Amino acid sequence: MEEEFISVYKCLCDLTRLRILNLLKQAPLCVCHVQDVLGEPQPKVSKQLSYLKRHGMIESVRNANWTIYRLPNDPGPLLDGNLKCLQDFVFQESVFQEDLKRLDRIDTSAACVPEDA
Amino acid sequence: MEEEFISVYKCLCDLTRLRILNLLKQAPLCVCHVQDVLGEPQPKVSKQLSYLKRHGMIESVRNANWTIYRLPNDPGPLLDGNLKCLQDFVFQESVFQEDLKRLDRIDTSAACVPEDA
DNA sequence: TTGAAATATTCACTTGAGAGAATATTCTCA
DNA sequence: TGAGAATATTCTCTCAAGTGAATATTTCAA
Repeated sequence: MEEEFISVYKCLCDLTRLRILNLLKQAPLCVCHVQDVLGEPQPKVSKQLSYLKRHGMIESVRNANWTIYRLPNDPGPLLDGNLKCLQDFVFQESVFQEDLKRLDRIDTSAACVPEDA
Repeated sequence: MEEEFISVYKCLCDLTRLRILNLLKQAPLCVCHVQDVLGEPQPKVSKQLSYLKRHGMIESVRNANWTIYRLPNDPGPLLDGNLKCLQDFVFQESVFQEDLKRLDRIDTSAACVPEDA
């Protein structure tokens, strides 16, 4: 059981992963949108999404050609608590704010955007 | 600046370091007491204390033969927030509770215990 | 000044994981 | 079925960092 929170903190010590979590806190997203917002190469984004999923921080659903990633509907208290903590202290940083601005400009009518939140 | 919180999370993803922080949250401690409570080899404890210090998570003061480590008097909001988060979700785990019990049994009249908290 | 206690550092080894480039897989639709 | 889009994986390289064992350093006290 000790491994669980170690695992959570490992997920939080990479900037790319933090940026991803910041985005997914807003809405479920497909890989290409995450990629667009972050401006990072596709394999890099995909690998970090895999990493987060492998450690139980996010979930994924295949939607036709796209894979939609999202925060779990019921995140455990540890993940939930840490996300709130991030919200308060970390996600205020400009990197994350800039990401959110770019996220707003994304075409949400694109085919890959899931109907249900 | 992004490096700062990455650094904090890196400090939190090792069990030994978490155990140390849990102890230092109670009181400043010398290396030998930390070592006694954790039951880990001295070089391992010393190295993780160095790691935490190097990353600004803790401070140290030399007191005669001993080095006293403690949380900073004024931890930044990030560290402070995370310590509270740890308190709520992580430090409840039995590993940490057992550590606290062992800490209580430590001879606080030993020479290495600093006068001022 | 020499020994012993407390702490710190070094060494050799191993592993996890990040990066970029290339390639593989999956899925849809013409 | 075959092309193309979206995503995933593999490969190679590099580096941070964990471990145990050994050793060095610092400090006090006799």
